[in-house]
Amino acid sequence: MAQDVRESPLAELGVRRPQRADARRNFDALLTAAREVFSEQGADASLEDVARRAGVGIGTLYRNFPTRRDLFERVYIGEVEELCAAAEEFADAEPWAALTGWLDRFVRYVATKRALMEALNWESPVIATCRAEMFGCGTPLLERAQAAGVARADLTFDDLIKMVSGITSGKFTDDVQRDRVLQIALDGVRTGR
Amino acid sequence: MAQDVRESPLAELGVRRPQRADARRNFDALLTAAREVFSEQGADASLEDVARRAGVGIGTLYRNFPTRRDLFERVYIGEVEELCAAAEEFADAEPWAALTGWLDRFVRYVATKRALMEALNWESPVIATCRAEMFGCGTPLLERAQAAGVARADLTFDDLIKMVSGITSGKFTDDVQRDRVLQIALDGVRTGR
DNA sequence: AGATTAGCGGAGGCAAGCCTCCGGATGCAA
DNA sequence: TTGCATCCGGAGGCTTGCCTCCGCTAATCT
Repeated sequence: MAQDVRESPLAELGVRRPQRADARRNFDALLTAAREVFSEQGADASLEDVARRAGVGIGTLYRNFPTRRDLFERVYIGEVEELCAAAEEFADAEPWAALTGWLDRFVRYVATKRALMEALNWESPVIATCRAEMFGCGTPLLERAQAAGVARADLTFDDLIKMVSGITSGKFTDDVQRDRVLQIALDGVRTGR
Repeated sequence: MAQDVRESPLAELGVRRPQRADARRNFDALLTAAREVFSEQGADASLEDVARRAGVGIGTLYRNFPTRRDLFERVYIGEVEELCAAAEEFADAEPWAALTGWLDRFVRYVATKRALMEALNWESPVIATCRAEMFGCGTPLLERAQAAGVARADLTFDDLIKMVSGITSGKFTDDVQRDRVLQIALDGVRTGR
């Protein structure tokens, strides 16, 4: 079969965007509001809060996202899409710089949404696909660093992700401390110097 | 003033144990139940669940621990006491082995109670004292390692705790992966080799 | 043994969030 | 412009957990 222009598999997943203009506006407002509310208050924030912040009735929220999980998933998909886009920027930097640069993005985009990822016990096809996608765009960065001999070989991408997201999920007194700690942990990953 | 036999400052804190035998039994049962329930279901588990598991009426729970916070604090104090006791076991081992050995205990005792620590925003005098106590018993282990030249000098005990507790708070596929990742991060801490 | 009183425990009022339902509004196509 | 399919939104019923209150029980003292 001919190879046509392929969208990210992520686009297929999740709740579909509605047809009518006003409905689309509300849909997007809900998504934005949900992102904010969840990252501020955690995954068990009130859905009425989300609707309120979106300037929309609670009924509208439930019509678009019948379950809390649907909303989670859609927000999560958005995060992953952004993260994957970021990976391309580092396609041709120095191997080590590329890896750490992307991890930095990873920290910014994912750390605050940790609660979200945890709430979704990663069984669902949506989460599985998202993880696969993220791994797909991040793994090459690690492999390139390993091939160049600047990252230790006995480390999977999964290990690395868990290390970084674990560390950054903690509360630090300031970003300086967080970066210092992260830096030290990454020193354990680096080889050659 | 004469120096009398000094108890740990932790003993002074928190809700006092009641007088009558049956009351003490209930008090202890509640504490045990709370420990279990919180570590299973997180910090916002139902207090009625706790009372139920302790085999005690909800009224009894509230008499002993007027607020949810009181219960948290008392449980937390217990954890820290155990952890401090563990530190003494490593008083005269090799510096690096002592440090990592204690951190291993730290992982076991604290990682699952993470939710608890987060729920208590560390302003309260109880938490402050507990942290101080824990730092007091852990810091010497790090300093000894630094003095022996096996741990990098530009690292505070606070950094270390946050790194370790962050990493271990994540979900790993198994303990093997968790220990591998932790090991690598600690390689970043180690010097001299 | 009897009195005293600390302690027990659950019924029930309250608050908050979840989700449904349906009368009314409105974008869109003809 | 008109008609209708789509969409809006919040009132309200339901569940769940919080916490108080008070009549009863039984441990402890003398």
